[in-house]
Amino acid sequence: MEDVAERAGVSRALVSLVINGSPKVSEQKRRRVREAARALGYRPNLMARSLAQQRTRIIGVLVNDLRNPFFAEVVEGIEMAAESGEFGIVVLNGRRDRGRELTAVETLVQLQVEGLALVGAQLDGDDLDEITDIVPTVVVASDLGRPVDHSGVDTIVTDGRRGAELVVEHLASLGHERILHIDGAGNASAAERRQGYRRGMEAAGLGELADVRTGGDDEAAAFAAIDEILAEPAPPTAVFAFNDLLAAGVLDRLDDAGVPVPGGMSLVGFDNTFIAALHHLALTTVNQPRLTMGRMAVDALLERLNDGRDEPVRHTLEPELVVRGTTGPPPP
Amino acid sequence: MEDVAERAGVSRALVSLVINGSPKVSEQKRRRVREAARALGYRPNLMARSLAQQRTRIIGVLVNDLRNPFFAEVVEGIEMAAESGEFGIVVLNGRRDRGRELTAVETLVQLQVEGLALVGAQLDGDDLDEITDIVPTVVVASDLGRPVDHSGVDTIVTDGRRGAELVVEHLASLGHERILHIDGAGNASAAERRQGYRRGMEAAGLGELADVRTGGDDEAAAFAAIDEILAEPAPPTAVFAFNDLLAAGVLDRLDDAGVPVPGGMSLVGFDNTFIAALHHLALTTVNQPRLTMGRMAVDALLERLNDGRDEPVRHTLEPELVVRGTTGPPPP
DNA sequence: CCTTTGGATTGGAGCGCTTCAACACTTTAT
DNA sequence: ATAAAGTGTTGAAGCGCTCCAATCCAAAGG
Repeated sequence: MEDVAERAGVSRALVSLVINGSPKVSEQKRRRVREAARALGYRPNLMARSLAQQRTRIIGVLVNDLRNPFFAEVVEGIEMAAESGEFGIVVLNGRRDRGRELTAVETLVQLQVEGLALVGAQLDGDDLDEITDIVPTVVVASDLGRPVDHSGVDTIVTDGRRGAELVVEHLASLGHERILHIDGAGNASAAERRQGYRRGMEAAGLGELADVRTGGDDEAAAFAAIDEILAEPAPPTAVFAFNDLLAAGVLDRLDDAGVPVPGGMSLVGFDNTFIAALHHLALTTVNQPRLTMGRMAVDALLERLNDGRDEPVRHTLEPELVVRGTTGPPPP
Repeated sequence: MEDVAERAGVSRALVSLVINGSPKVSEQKRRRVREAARALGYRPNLMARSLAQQRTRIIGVLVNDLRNPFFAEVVEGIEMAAESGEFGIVVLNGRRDRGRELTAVETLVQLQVEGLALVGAQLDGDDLDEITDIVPTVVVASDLGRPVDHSGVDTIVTDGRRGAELVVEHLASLGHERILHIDGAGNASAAERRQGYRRGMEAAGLGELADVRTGGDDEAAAFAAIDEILAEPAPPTAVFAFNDLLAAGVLDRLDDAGVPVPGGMSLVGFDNTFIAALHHLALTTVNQPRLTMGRMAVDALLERLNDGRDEPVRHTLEPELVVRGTTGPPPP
C-alpha cells in the first residue's frame, strides 16, 4: 500500500479511500491510484482490513456432512443469500463428528465471523452456551435441545414431526400396518422424526405396532437393520427411513435379498434430494425446501446484524410428501 | 489479551507465549494465565495473529460445484490431509460459474492463503498468470490450458483420456459400433475425455462413427441431447456420458422414452460417485480415487511450503473401469 | 564477594490496513 | 474584501497480536 501511495504520489490514506470506493476523491487521483495499484499488482490484505475495520463481513457455516446433497444444497442457499447481503461465507465441515464440530465452531469464532450458521449440526444447547452471546447464531435443519433459553439463537427447520406423520398417514392409507422406522441414530433431527413416526402410528391406530430400529445417516447404516428385520418371522411391509441416503441403502439391501419394492415392501425416505428423483429409484420421500432454508437462515442473521433484532425467532417450514414409485399397497 | 494479562499479573507477551504453548514459561504462570483466560472467556483473534505472524496456515480451496458428490469427496480428502498437516482450509464454491471462480480466487489470495487448491476449476492458465507466483497452486481433477509454463502450478489428475479409452474399448468389445459421447461442454476435463473417446473410437476402427454431442455437467444437461438422438434414423447403441450425474439424467430420459438399459442402449458414466453404485442404477463408470487426489493435492502444496520445492509436479492417476449393469451387447 | 550463566519475563516495534481530526485550498455568500 | 462553507487530502493513532532484544533474577562458578 505504501508503494502504491508513493507511485501515485499520494498518501496511504488516500489509497485506502480509493480502494474502498469513497466518493470524495478527485477523479484524477482516483485514476492515478488505480493505475499504480494495477502496475504493482497490489492486493489489499483482508486480514489487516478486518482488523482495522473491526468487522469481517463473514458468516461462518458449519455443516454436518458435505457429502450429503441435502446439506450441500442448504449451504448453496446460504451462500447465495449471503452474497446478496454483501457477506462472504466460510464453510467448515464437521464430517459427522461432533468433536470436530466443536473445534470448528471455535475456529469460526476466533476468525471473528459476524454470524454463525449451523447446518444439521449435532451440537446441543450446552455446547453453544458461551458462543451464542458472542455471535448471532442460526440453527438450520436441526434443533438445539433446549429451545427457549438461548436468546441469541434462531432456528430454521422443516417440521420433521409433521413430515414423519405424513409418511405414516400415506403408508397407513395404502393399507400398511407393520410400518418400521429406521432412524437417524444420534443425528440432529432424528428425535423429531421418531416422535412424528410414533404419533402417526398412534393416530392411525397402529401404536402397538410401532417399531424403531437404529440406523444412521448414510447408506451403509441401513444394512444391519435390514438384515435384521428380514430374518424376523413377521417382517414389516413398509419402511420409513431417516433420510434419502439411508433409504437408498435400504433399497440396495432389499434388492440383494430379492425383495421387490414396492411389491414386497414399501419404502419412504426424507429430504427429497436429487437422488430420490432419479427414475430408477423413484423414491417416495418428504420434501424440505433447501434453498429457502438457506436463505431464511441468512435473513435471520442479517436481521440481527443490520436491524438489531435481539429476540430469538423460529421458522418452521411445512414439509411436503412427494409420492413416487417406492410405495404401494402391502403384499397380500 | 490485555485483560487476561492484567488478571494473571503478567505482561501481554507472556500471555502470547502461553497461548502458543511456548516451553519457556514457568508452570506457575502458565496456570495463572490459562485460568485468567478461561475466566474471561478469552479467544485469540485469528486475524490479528495472522497479521502479526505473517502467515495464516490456511489453504484456500476453490471447488467447481459442491453439489456434485465427486467434488465434495475430493474436498473431504483435501480437508483431511490439510488437517494432519496443521493447516486449515477455506472452501469457496464456484457454483459452475467461471466469473465467480475468478472472484473467489481473488478473495482467497486477499485472505492470504498459503496455498491454493483448484478442484475441477474452469479457469485456465491465463486467469492464473499473476496468481501462481504469489501463492503455490495445485490444480485437481482438471487441467490448465498451457501445461508447462506455469512453474508455480502442480497438477493432480486422473488420466481422463485413458479413462475414456477404457470406456470405448469396453463398449466396442461388447460389439457396439455406434457409440455416442455426450460431453461436458466447457467443463474443465471435458476436452480430455472427448479426446480419449475419439482415440478410442479410432483404435477400435470406429473413427468414422465417432459422434460427440454437447452436454454439460448435471442431469438436466442430458435431456436435449437424448431427445435429439432418439429422433434420428440410426440412433447409437451406446452412450458414454461425461460424468455420473449426466449419465443419471440420460438414464431418466431413456426411461421416459421407454428405451431399456442395457437392452436397448448401453450407458457409461464417469467418476464412480456413490450414485453409480446404487443397485437400481448400477451404472458402469470409471473410477477416480477422490480421497487420494485430495491428499496428493495437499501433499504437493506442503512440499512447496515446507520443503521449498519449486519445480512443477504432475501426478496422473490411473482410472479404472467399473463394470456394472448398464452395459451389455447391443440390440440385434 | 563478585561475575557468569541461563532461564523467565517484559517493553515496544511492527504487521497492513482504516478512520478521524486537522489541514489546505476553492468556491460561495456577505 | 473577508468570512463561511465546502472539497480533497493527509498524519497519526489504533485494531489485537507476535517476536526480538533487553532486562531481571536466581543459581552456579570463581
